Amino acid sequence: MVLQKRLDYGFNGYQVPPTPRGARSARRRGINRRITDDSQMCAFDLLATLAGKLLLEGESSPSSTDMGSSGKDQYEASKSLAKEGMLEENKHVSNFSNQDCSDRSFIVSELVLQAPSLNNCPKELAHTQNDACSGPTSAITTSECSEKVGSAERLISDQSNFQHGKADIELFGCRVSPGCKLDGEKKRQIKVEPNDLKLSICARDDICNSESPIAWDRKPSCLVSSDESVKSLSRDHIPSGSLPHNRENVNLVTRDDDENSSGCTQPSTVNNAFRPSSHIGDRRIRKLLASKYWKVTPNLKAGEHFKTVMSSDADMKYVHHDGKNGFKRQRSQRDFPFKKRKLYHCSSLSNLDGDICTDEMYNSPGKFSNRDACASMLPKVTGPSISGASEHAAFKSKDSQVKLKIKSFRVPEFFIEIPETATVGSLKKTVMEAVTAILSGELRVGVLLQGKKIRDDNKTLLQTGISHDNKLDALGFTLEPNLSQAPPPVSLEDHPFLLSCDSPQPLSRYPPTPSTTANAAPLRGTSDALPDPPGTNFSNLVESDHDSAPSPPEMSLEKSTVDSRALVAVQAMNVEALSVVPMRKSKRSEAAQRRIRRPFSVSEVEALVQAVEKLGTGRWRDVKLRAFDNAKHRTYVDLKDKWKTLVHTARISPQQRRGEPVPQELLDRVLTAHAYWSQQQVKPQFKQQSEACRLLST
DNA sequence: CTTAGGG
DNA sequence: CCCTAAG
Repeated sequence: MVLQKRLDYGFNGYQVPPTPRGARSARRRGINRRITDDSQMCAFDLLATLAGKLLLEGESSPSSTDMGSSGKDQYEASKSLAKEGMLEENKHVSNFSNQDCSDRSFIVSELVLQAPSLNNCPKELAHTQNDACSGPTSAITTSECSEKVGSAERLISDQSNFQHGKADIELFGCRVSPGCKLDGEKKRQIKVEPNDLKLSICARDDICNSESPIAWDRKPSCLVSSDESVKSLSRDHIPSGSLPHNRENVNLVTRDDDENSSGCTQPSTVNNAFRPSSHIGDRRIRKLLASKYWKVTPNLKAGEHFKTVMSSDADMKYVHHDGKNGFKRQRSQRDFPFKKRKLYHCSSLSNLDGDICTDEMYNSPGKFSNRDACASMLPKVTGPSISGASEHAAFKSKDSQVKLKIKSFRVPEFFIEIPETATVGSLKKTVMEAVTAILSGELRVGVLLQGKKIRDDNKTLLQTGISHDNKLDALGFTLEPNLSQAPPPVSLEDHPFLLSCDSPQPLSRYPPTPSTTANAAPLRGTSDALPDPPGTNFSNLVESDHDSAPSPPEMSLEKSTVDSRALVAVQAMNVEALSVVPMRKSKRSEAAQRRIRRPFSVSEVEALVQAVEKLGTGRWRDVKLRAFDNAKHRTYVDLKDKWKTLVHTARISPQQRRGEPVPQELLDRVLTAHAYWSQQQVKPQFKQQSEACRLLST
């Protein structure tokens, strides 16, 4: 009887299971080709724009004739920026002259970019990017930039205590921070971090001079630049005359290292220099977006050099597994976009300790997706918004009162992943949900002083040094999720910056470029290559993952249409919030959200049945490849589960069935096939025999 | 990573 | 659908 049954099946086309795993490896990964995170693109774009802006400012003598059209735009933007800055400066000229006396002219001495390529940014990025972030981003950047710069300058100017040359202010992503410990010289440093859009201005007090305000205004440059701009920037000397008021140094450096801002001057790390981070949470790292930000640092030398260096953040502490692991992970995730995502743990926060310039903002790796970035950044332009970065300024008034101004808080970084097919509305909704989730959680304020979190609430400002003139500028505030309910991250202590959430992101890193003058040339040379090293990542990032699943080949057009509808449905809502804590509290919101439910259509069921009839019930991966290779959202586990439910459905009475009715014919086939393969499984020993019989009968 | 099952 | 133990 049994034998007969088997034979029948054999004749009907059932095929004996091929060697279980033979040749599997070859086909393997069919599902794993995936790709990228577009999110990075945005960041890059942003950076590029920002950089371009800064450079423009720096280099921009109106005379420069060969500015590309894009260059012009930027130039214009920079002009406005400069204007703003000038105004601000003028207001506070007295302060500067009196106390700072330093050179007003800032020169972009070093520009390190982590962004894949500023060089080609305008065009190549445009191609690669599939999302529309670039536009908005740049716009935002511009305004933000100007705004920030202006603010920063103002703040600096306002600082009566500026003599120390330190100012640390953050505005919506712009931060003017006290000089990092560069050479121990006092400097004012401007850091531009694309991701966060932070600006820090470091000026050397020693060099300072007077009256003119910081001079971003003048150098037009396009970071975007290509070698050219870089080149021009990298000239060792810039005519002092060109720079108003002798502003000597302004270095743009990517924040390679969170730990040492000093790294700015000399990125020593190399590509492979990713430092293993202490965080273990990294394993979850998937998106790499690295934060690429630019940092402006003072020149080592007294201001004559104007060089631009591009590099990636070598020092970012985010651990990044080698590209392989990270990507692998990423890829797999992308394959199944809706796979549940786990929350990162706070512990994974990058440790920024030691960096004077650090602030919570640095923590955030640029791992957000571009879309988010765009979404979150827009608000900044228009006005204070939750999405903005935090900004604060501190002043000490004469009367021992410490006055602080907090313009806004930055919402902990979070990431959103949303299919390309999602509507803008859904994107908005998603962002809103994420923000709401974060804010709805209990938050507490954290106080950072020179990058260090002040934990003792009982200390007085005086005791903590907040009232000290030289420290006000290093004061920072953060919004932190209240950890009370969350499992205490072990490493919490080590990571002052809770806001930035955690996870070390895989950052694409570029070889740190030497910032010294001498290195400038080499730098340029490599600039072209820069985009690539991480390139792998980069290119990968470009790809978007949309899940829309093409209907299985077997499906008829009609069916496919139907399917497409179902498949394309709402894939959004997959928000990944990095800030762990908030997520926990906000329960449902985004992070580990369950994949959206996508009922199998009849055509899918048919395809599944057909595949199972052919391959059996123990080879789901093959079934997937065979019938659902194009349906990215259907994992082999899904198929297996569906089969399980189909079998169950087939066994119950039609009245008990729910959902889209499956043709009885299919259910019958399900039962038949299931019975057949079950037997195959139970009596493998007959397999050969049956096959032999089949052959013979044939 | 795949399977197989339980939840 | 998710999660996990086993391979």
